[in-house]
Amino acid sequence: MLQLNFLRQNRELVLERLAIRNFKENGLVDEVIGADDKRKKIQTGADELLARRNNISKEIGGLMTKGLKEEAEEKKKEVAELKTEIEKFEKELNAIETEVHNLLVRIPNIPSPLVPAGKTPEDNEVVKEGGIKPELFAGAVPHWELTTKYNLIDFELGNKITGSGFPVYKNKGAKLQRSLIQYFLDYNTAAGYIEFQPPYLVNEDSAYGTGQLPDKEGQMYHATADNFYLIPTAEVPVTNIYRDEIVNESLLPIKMTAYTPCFRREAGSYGKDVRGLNRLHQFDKVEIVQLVHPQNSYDVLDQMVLHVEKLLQSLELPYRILRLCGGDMGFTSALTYDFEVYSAAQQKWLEVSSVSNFESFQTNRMKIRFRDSLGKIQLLHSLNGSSMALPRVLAALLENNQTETGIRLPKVIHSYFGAGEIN
RNA sequence: GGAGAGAUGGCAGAGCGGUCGAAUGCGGCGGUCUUGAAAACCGUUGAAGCGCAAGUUUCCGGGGGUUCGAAUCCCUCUCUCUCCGCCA
Repeated sequence: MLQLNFLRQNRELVLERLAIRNFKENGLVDEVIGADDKRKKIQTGADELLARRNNISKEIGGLMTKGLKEEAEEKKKEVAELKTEIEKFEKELNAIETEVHNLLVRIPNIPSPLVPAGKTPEDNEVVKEGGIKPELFAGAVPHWELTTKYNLIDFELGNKITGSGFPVYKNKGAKLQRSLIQYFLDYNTAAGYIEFQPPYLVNEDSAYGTGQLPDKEGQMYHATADNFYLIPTAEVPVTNIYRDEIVNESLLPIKMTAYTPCFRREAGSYGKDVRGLNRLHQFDKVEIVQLVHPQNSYDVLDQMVLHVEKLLQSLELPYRILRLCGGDMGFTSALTYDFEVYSAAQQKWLEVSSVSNFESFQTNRMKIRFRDSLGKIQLLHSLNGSSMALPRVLAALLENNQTETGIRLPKVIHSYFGAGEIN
C-alpha cells in the first residue's frame, strides 16, 4: 500500500499517474486523506483524555500510599466521568483507523514514468526482441504431442490423481525439469542470490504482506483446517522472510532466490490457452527477490532484467521483452517487464518471466525497513522476478528444438541432464 | 494426540497492581586512552501516532475483560519448550 504522507504531498501527481492505469476510483485518494484528517482530530482528542486519566490515576496512587482514602475516592469519581468519554473516543478511533486502512489498500501502486498508457496486453510495449525463431520441419507438432511421443509428461494421469492442470512428469521429462531447476538456481546463486527453500504453505499475515490478500483470495488454494494458503509464487514466503524487520544499511542489497512449486486456482480459465503446459494449477518456478535501497531500485530492476535476458539467451530461445502498459500491470507494481519466449509449433508467445519493481508498496505493508547512515528508518524497495517459470520454458524448448528423430537440448543443460538430446 | 512450563527491547534475562518503556548483562554506536588495534573506563542505544517545539499518547506474543490505574490479575487464541505417544 502507498504511504499516506506521500499521497498528501503528491496528490496531483498521484492522480495523474493513476490515470495511466485506468484507475477509475480517483475519489479514493481524497477520501483517504479526508479520513486521515478525521483520524488525526479524533486521536488528538483521545490522547488528551488519556493524558488526563493517567495524571489523575497517578495522583490516586500518591494519595493511596499516603493513606488519604477519602481524597482518593473523590479523584476516582472524577475519572469515572472521563471513562465513558474515553470509551466513545476509542471506539471512534478504531472505526476511523479501519476506514483509513480499508481505503488505502484499495489504491494501486503508482506507475513509474516509464509505464506506457494502455488498457490491454496489445498496448504493451515491446522493448526488445532477441534470438532466432526456428524453422520447423513439416511434421513438427506442439509440445503436448511431443511429451506423449517421448514419454515425458502424462496429463491424463494427473487428471486421475488430482484433476486437470496437475501434470505428472516422468522419465526424461522429470529429469529435464529437474536439470533446468538446478541450472536456474546455480545461475542465480552465481550472481549473488542466496538460495532459500521456504515453506509452500503460508499463513494469512504472509499472504497479506505481499498483497495476495485481501483482494486476490480466489487465486490461492486455501487449507481451511489450519487457515494456510498454498503459495501461488515463491515471492510470498521469500519476501516475508524480512517482514517486520529493520535491517542495517550495510546488509543491502538483499538478494534471494528460491525454487518452489506454485499453486494457482486459475478459476474460470479454460479453452485452448490452457492446453498442455500453457496454464497449470501446479507448476515449478525459480524466483529471484531483492530488497534494496530506495535510491537504486530502478538500476536494480535493469540488472534483474538483464539477468533474466542472459538466462534466456543461454537457453537459445527466441524471446522478447515487454514493458507492461498501465492497464496490464499488477496492482502492486510500479513497473513490470514481461519476458515471453516464442513457442514455434504453437506459433505463440508464452510468458516465462515477469520482473517488477514494487518500490515501497509491499515493504510498507510488511514493514520491511532499514536504518540509513543518519540513523533514520526508511522503507526498503522490493523487486522480484521469475528466473524462470518452468512449464512454458519446457514447452518452448521441446517445440523449438524438435527434429524428426528427437529433441536437441541447449548446451548449458547438457551437463545437468547428462545428455544433449532426448530421443 | 496426552501432560506440564513458558512468550518482556538486536540477543540473553529481571520485573511487588501505582515514578516501568521497563533492572542487569551481552551486542551496537560515540568518546577517553593508544602510533594503530585490543583491553579497560565513560556516555549513548526500541518502534509508531499527534505536535513547529516543549511535550504527549500507544505498544511487554494476538484479542477481550477486571481496576481510578495492568508487563504484573482473569478469559481466550496463537506460538515455543520439556516429557510421553506416533512417525519420514
